[in-house]
Amino acid sequence: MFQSQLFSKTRREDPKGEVSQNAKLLIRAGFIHKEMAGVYSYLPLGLRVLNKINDIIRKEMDALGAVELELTALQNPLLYEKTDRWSGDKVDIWFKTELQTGGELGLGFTHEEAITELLKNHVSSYKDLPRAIYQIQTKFRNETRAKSGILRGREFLMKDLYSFHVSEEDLDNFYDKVKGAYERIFERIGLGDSTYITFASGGVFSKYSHEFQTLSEAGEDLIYLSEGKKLAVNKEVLNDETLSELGLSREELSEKKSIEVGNIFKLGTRFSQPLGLYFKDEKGGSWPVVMGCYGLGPARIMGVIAEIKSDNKGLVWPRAVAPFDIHLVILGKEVELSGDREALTETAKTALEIYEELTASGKEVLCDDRDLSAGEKLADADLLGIPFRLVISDSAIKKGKFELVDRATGEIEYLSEAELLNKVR
RNA sequence: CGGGCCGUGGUGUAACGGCUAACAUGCCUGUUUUGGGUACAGGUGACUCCGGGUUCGAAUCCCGGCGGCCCGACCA
Repeated sequence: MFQSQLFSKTRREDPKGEVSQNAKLLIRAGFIHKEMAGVYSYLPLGLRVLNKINDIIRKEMDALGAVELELTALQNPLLYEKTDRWSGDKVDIWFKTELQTGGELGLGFTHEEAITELLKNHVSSYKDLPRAIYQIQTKFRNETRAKSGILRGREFLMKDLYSFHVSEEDLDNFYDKVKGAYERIFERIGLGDSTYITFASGGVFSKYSHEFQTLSEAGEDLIYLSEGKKLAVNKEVLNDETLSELGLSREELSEKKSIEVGNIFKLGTRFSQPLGLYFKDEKGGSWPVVMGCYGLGPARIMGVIAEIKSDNKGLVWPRAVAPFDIHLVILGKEVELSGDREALTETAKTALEIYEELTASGKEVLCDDRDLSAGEKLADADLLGIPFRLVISDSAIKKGKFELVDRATGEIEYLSEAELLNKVR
């Protein structure tokens, strides 16, 4: 893609009032636009990052044998009355709206009810189980205080996976598989080093749930981390009983601020029972389906990356989620790329050729073809944070070399065309 | 929801109760420059968040809204 196609412009100054790093950088670089507090639009660059994250999540979900669907955002109050989650006393984050013809609707903050109700049409026998179903969809939560850029919004993207089983054993088994899938997801995304499985409060059905917490000063949670065991305990369940059950001692734990990027939860029959999702066993007995739910926040993950993988010049995207692989920056006058190719300057011609070759080899390249000064283009490249910057300039061409700069390390390599193509392939 | 700070051209800021609301940046024209936001000249752009009030006079003071950020509470 050519940068002249992008409508988003970078900003020189931090947006007014914003303190959080993710809001400052993502807005300055033109990845997101704040519509209202806690409500953000994703511009082309930001959307590409989000889609990269979603693709990684999808691959791991599919590997679990899960299938994707998309449920509705509008929710039927009757279902939530059955599970006692419609009343404002029980759930205070509802966005509720109404029909012109009378009657209320809710904007989904989660989808246990909807998917459980749906499955009643498709599950009636032990032969129909187990099932794993997920979606990546917008959730609405009427937070009393949206904060920290895209880390805590009122409208945000969420991946929610639900699993359905004949027994607790089968749920436990699947639950552990999801745990592994989540670890691989954070590894692939580039947050593996700083993300920890954390014991958190469980609910009626199980003693603990598991959170995936990424260490960050921008986080809202306090966890107690054992680096050696790669394990943490959320402050909410930190007590002697928990520690002895997990075989941890207070001495080995250090207190850290972190942000919850994922949460997996055993639901048991909390939803299947009140909503009536039952299956028949081999002997004709009727039992409520045993369920689990597994959440992941792609938008929040993007925000966390912006928080912890950035420097004073701008964003620094991990390769797997970067909006592009290579930022091809053309320096020098006459960078016009359109028109008769034979009439182009040598720099422009070279740039176009290498762009085409890289693109043909499967690389995603953002080509800065804008007619701006060198300093401006380089500063923008730093701000956007694409992993590799390939500089094409008159002086470099005279030397017969391409300059490749690693955004994260600042390391510079001078390569011939053959070396360059070989390297990125 | 309690508390604090704040609301001025597209963006970031300034302005004692008193001149035509200033500066930077952006944008437009021209010349210039082309490896770190180049320089110069000219130009464009604001009912100072909304509604009331005080005053001869309000961006400025007072009241009420609305909105933003932060701290706390909350977070299926």
